[in-house]
Amino acid sequence: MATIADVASYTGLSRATVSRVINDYPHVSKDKRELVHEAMKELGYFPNTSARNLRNRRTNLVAVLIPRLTNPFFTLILDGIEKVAEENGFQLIICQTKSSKKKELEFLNLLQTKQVDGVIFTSIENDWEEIQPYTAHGPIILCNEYHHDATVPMVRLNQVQGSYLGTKHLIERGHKRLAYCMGSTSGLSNDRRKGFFQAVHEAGLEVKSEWIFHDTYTMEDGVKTFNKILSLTERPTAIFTGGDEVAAAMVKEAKRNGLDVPGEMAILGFDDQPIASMIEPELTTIYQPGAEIGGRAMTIFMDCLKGKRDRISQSVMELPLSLVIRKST
Amino acid sequence: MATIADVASYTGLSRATVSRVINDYPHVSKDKRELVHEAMKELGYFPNTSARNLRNRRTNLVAVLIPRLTNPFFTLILDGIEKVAEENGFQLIICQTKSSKKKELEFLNLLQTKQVDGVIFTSIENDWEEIQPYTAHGPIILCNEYHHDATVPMVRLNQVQGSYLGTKHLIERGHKRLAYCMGSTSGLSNDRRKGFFQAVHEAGLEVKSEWIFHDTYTMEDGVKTFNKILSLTERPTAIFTGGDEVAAAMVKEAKRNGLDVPGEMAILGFDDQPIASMIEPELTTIYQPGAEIGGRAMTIFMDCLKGKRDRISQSVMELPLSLVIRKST
DNA sequence: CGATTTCATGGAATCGATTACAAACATCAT
DNA sequence: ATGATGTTTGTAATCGATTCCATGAAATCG
Repeated sequence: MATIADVASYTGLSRATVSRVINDYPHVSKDKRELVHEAMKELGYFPNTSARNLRNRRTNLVAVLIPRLTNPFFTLILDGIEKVAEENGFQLIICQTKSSKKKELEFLNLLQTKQVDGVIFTSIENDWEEIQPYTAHGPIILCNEYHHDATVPMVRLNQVQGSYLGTKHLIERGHKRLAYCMGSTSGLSNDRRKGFFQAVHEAGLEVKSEWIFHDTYTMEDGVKTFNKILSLTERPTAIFTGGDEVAAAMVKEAKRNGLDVPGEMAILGFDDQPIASMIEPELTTIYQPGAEIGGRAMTIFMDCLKGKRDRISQSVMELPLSLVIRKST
Repeated sequence: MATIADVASYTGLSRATVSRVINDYPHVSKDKRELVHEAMKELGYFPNTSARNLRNRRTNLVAVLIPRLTNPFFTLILDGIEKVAEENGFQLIICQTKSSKKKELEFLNLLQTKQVDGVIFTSIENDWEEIQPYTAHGPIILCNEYHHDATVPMVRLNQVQGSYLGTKHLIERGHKRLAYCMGSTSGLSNDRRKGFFQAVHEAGLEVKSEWIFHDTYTMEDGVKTFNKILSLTERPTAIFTGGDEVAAAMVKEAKRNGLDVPGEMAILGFDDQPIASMIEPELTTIYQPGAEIGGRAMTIFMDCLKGKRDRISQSVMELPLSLVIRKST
């Protein structure tokens, strides 16, 4: 491979001058500039990125932590991040955490070793105190996540408002007994729960503890949970789910059991994924602007890197969720 | 940030010795080794990746070219690649081409500048002759793609066999008039078409040119195409689609029009995405082992990098597709 | 015991760029 | 003519690691 030294000796100029041409700096005469360009083409020269990174102390790489690539909502976020990254000449390194605390910390190693300029979390597994020390090594942005004591910029969706909206909708449809399915016990889940109970209490309703279900993520979880609900003696008439996959699976299972949706059981989704409008009845769900939140996070990341923005003090940007009423409620 | 020189002077040793400890080389006495480890911890030292990359002429990074992140089939491939990459200490850089020839070539720049050790294509836009020169700079693997004259390893699915299987199934169900929807005019599409017509000709059937539809990718395309099919005077009774999204949208549109699926119209999907088993009736479709093909491609990539395998001569690994019979046919 | 091999360590070159500083020269106002 | 200013170019240091080679000490061997 040709190096900058080869180009220099080929043209009879110094490496410094060649470098100036490469980086399009001023103070290089027109003829030398052209000479260098020709030589680069002639020799098949391309600047070595590792060398540049070392010298410039920049890699133009961001690590994006994501639980699973096969989760459409997260790829939507990723898509939003990618768009802004591309506009800024940044590349993304995908880090699939599979929801493992250990893996999450391993990926932060990329930051310490300066393989990436910063990190965007689309979900956090560890406590903030575990993460905090890493903020010394570069910008860390939380996207779609919130930690009360995190000293970094966060872009989040107003989950409280979103679940409040959805729950209120169920109540307005006349439902008095609501089942609630949640995922993990993350900050995000807590917010949804808050919104749910806010609406419930406002309406003066009661939610029995056996109507609350934990760790429902996948379609299989949806089927299982739905059957648990069916077997309850005092059965809820509406279900608040943590995601469209779960909701879709429940709708299907309901039909398999001869239950009318929404007549005998109303089911509310979350995310507004493509599947929501493909199944029958179409899912009423809560739209989360995934691509937008990703884009915002990446924009903030760039501002931090450029020093336009403080990266080690807390800031929160909040986007609203909206209810999409279809046929399942 | 602490450097190796800091660790060296802190311990009173040379950089060479510290480096040996970092890389776990032999010929370092036990006490010095411990001394260095303590010093590293004490100083908060982490080896700089850019410096290592420069010196080692390796980045442990692969660029993965993918049309869209929001296409579930491709994220499945990505997931398979990621798994093997992780086992080998490699990271993935995502390159979303959005099916643009120009972007695709831009991403190949990562290879020339040695930002990545190699490239995996999950889809190719440019002609092979455009890509070929880049093979000089590192391993290039085609995953789920095939180019007749490509001089690199390819891992592909037997699309001819897959579409033959699906088409034969439709014929066995008694259908005589088959509509055929294809995507682009890539090698992959050609293969599917070949399998389709093979089955059709074997059965002595005829396919009118107005039963063939191009550029059907999305759900919207599905709806549009379905309506075109409905308006035909001599209407087909079965549809071979290029993907489950298209098929799902068609099933839905059929129901909206009061047509029974599969009674009045059989619809065959492709991919076996989660949505296939969520809609009603469930889609008969062709299962493509996405994760597996990704994993295989990455394994081959590693072999090329280790020199265990020739990277600039053609080799083809072909995996079979299988028919998943459900309710839409 | 002397010769040979192995171990432990350091010095210095190297990977391939960028950039501070200096020097040579041209331009221009006074 | 003098000094100030700006342009063009080169020299050499630097970024932070790895590794070849050399050296002395210790272990092994006949």
